[in-house]
Amino acid sequence: MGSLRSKLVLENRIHVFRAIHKITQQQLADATGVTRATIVALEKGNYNPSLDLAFRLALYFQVDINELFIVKGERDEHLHEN
Amino acid sequence: MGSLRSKLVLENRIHVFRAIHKITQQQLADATGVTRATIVALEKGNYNPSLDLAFRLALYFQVDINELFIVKGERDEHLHEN
DNA sequence: GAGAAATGTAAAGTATAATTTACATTTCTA
DNA sequence: TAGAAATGTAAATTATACTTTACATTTCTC
Repeated sequence: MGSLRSKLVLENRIHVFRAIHKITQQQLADATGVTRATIVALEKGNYNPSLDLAFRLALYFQVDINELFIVKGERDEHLHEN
Repeated sequence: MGSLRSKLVLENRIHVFRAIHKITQQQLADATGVTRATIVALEKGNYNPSLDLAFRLALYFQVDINELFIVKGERDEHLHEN
């Protein structure tokens, strides 16, 4: 444990900021150049966007990327700790 | 222009921090759970890692993700500005 | 409460990040 | 300067982010 070799648990506050900005999923999708399905998947969590998209979302909301995406910890694999 | 709909131009300082830490590509790859080919590609630039990997690299070097990856601007597409 | 707008879900397809392998070139060290 | 370690490149494969489409459900607004 404590290694950075496996995926992190990432949380995001896209839903929160979208509520603050009072825009729809579709509007956010259009503004950041993705489809609504991508926004839905992101808000549902547990998925790992490209760095590029993460920055575009942060730029859109005019927040630091660390405010939008938060590292919650490592996903402990428990098993097969090679 | 000025839209966030297309990919950003991202620069990274992985090579710099790897030099500071005096580790090899292979060691960085092992520490962050990717292959050396991925590190090579990243250092060569022009490629867009997952947010997860970007955070793992930043955590490894103990720097903010914004110190490791810098948004240089938008990739102006010029053509077909739909 | 009816219609519309917004959101949730899901499956199949496309684009590309990341892997694997192999070998060639450069840089370190004895 | 010979051998080893580190780096560069490239091609084929695998994993997964992201798209596209379609439809179902929920939440607004008249």
